[in-house]
Amino acid sequence: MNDDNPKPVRGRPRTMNADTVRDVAMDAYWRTDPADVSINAICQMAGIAKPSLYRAFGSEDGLTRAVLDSYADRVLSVVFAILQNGEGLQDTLDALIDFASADPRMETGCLFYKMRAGKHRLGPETRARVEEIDAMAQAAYAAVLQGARDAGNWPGGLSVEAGATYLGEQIALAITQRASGEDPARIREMLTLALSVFTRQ
Amino acid sequence: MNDDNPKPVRGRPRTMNADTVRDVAMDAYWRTDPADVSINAICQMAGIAKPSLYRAFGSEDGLTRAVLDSYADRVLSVVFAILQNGEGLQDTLDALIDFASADPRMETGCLFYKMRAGKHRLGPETRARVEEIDAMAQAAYAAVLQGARDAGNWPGGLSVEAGATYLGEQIALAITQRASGEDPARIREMLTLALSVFTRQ
DNA sequence: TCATTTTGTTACCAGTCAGTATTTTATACC
DNA sequence: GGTATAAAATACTGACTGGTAACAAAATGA
Repeated sequence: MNDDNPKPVRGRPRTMNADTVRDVAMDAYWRTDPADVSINAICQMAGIAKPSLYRAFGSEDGLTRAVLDSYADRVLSVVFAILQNGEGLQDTLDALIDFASADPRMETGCLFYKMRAGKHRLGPETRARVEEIDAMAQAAYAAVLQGARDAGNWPGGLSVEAGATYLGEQIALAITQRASGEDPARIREMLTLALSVFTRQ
Repeated sequence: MNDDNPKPVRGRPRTMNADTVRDVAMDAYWRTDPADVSINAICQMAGIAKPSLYRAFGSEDGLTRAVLDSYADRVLSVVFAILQNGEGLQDTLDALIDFASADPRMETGCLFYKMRAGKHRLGPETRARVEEIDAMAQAAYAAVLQGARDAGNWPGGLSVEAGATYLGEQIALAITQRASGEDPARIREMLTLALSVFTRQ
């Protein structure tokens, strides 16, 4: 993705690494909340001047959008992999429970859910990307549940779509509770309870 | 609570009604989000000058605290009444489901949950009150579940405390979804599903 | 009439925000 | 050397934030 074989061009050589700045921003957004981290603070943390950031990302929306793209590549892909590679419903749900309630990456919550919760504060590009990812996740959850339904184990009177929304929101709730410092063991207990509705005999 | 028999005192008579200003602020906070409503905007909406507001409430923290107190009196009391007056577990859960998924007062969400979600942005007084109310709610939920447990219908292997947290968070999730424009019928479906774990035979 | 008290009004404070114009610096090309 | 080019650094803009000082207005009490 990055040209790390920089054939020399005219002009002052660049000292700022956009990927590094993006990662600094992601870390700050992720640890606290995107709404609580200013461009000024990111520049200070990254040791760069503001115009350099604006040259690389164009606007705050451009930065948050780049951060979200990278976050999707590096973190959300794990969830999509679980959904696509799980062996059966119970196995998939167990993997999701493990990830949400125990994975150290979710210790300070999920940056995507934080962005989604404050969606109205985001710029248009980032907001559109949030909605796109949300739709992808809903589809992935629905695919898993449709598979279970086809296999014959499905609670009566529940639509796959509603089940997918329910599943996604329960995961979001569990991870958001991680961010607020709730005891992981209790989070696991509650998430297991919430998802038991899919597998009661 | 208010002295509406104002025996004349010295000084210029007051034209500002603090209760009205508080209600204007509550409405604005409730419709959108406390973090998105500035003191300046409230003054403009209420048609008063900033020093008048500060004379009445002392600080932004004082105002949000007064708003939360009033909200607890006028709205949260409904939930506590449901919890205290419900006839049996299923009846109580049904009433909670009705309130969360259909009551028009929750159409733009719950101000308390909005404050709790942005707790770190609140002043110390308001934050303390949020935590106090949260503890009261947890206790009220636990009392209902303890009653059901004493009556003999209780799912195996679940502590009352964890059940109470689960119940509270499911209500919060449902109401937060109301604020984000989710279809009330689907919210009801999902909340019913989530709370069915308490009453499966 | 005149001082006292309490309110409302105006204009301001310092700080922060996202974003940018301007200048300085470091390189490549000739 | 000199020139073109692109990046970095500094300093700024205008808007907004919570909060307040200074003053004007409206009442009471003497």
